[in-house]
Amino acid sequence: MAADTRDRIVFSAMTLFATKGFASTSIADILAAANVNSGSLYHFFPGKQDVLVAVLEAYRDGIHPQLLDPAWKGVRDPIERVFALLRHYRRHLRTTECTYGCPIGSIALELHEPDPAVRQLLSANFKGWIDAIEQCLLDAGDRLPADLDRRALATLALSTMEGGVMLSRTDRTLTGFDDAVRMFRDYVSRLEESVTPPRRARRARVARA
Amino acid sequence: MAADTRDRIVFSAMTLFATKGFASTSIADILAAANVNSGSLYHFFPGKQDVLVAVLEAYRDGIHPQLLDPAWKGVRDPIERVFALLRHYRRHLRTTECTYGCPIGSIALELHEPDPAVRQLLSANFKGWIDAIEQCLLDAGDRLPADLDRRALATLALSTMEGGVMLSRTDRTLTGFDDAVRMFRDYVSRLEESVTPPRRARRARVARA
DNA sequence: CTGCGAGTTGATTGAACATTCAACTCACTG
DNA sequence: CAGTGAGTTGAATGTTCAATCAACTCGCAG
Repeated sequence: MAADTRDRIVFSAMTLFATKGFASTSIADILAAANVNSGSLYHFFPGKQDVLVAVLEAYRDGIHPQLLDPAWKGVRDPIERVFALLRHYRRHLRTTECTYGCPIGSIALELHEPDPAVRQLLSANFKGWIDAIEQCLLDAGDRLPADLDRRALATLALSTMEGGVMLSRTDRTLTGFDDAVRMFRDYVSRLEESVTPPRRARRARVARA
Repeated sequence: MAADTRDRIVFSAMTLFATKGFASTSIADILAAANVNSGSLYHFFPGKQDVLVAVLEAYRDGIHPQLLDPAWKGVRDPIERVFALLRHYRRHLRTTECTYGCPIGSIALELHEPDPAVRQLLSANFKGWIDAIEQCLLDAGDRLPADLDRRALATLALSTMEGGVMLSRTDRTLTGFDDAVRMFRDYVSRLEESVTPPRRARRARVARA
């Protein structure tokens, strides 16, 4: 029962924080969702903040099984994996009517003076994401220019996603997300083409009006 | 005194919401900052939410005098204006130790179930930003490919900024923002070069490792 | 079978907070 | 100068919420 209770708390908090945000989620909400009494929660966690820490640790440690493996199912091409991941977020937006986007991003902007532990974990989560995409871009080898800063490109991928999610959640339309991703894809295509001189078009051009 | 009091409330709330977020700013905070009593605030605003509405209206109506005019001071070139605006946000990050980024973005991600008036105003604020950048890109005329979707590129500019701000605020470092913007700039350079066949390099290349 | 303690229960506490309100000020009008 | 009402005052109200705590359960070690 012990580990089970703790897990239920973390899982419920994960869902609630993603849905309602951290501040707007009350301990009572978590208790109800996890079917737990307040004393049990405070047996495992000194306070609400520490629940958040556990949630962020779970995201950080679960990036492969929870995020990347599903997003990359059946996709082997390293560059396609970048866009498969973006498609994964698009699916989330679509199935939640543009309500639920990136839980880490929401929390990152919601907390204005986060305590160090929380900030570091947010940082670690972003780092994990960027690391994974950077690895894809490194795996793409000479399909991309040799002198390309692949970590910076991975950072732009994250920005594209987070910015697109922000826009789409606000407009309740996918167009903001789609526009941003389409242009990012055009950029990557151009990078690819710049290394393979354009014999014919290597891939259907996507980003034009 | 009447309009003055209202303005002081809106101005104080604007600062506080940007600094501490909406939920974490109490009415008492606003009252203290504006030097006003609660009754006065509730004389002008039915509730806290309506203060937020007034703040978002102020941002929307102030985009030119408050944001674009300062950012574009001395910059006439339409494409350079895009990057001048991004530099403006960078300056904000730098002067606040990567604490204060884009107030609209913070609020947009903080509120998970915003009431319609608030959501529409957030949308209008993003739209104003994208409109302004789209106009720059239209003003760039044939320096960019004729078939380029300039609104989509403006959307990517916004995403780059918002995503970069999110990263930099989290890491308390400018590198995330800088990396994202540097790659975006490389993309725009390549778009320019694709229309002017590369006689020599038109502008010093920037984005390589 | 005893005793320990990890885990659980849920009522209680106290603080923070948005909002209300009745009384007050005072510039302006008729 | 009496009357009106927009604007102001700040104490009071009621609610929400994180956190506490003393009492309880129960598996297990000795």
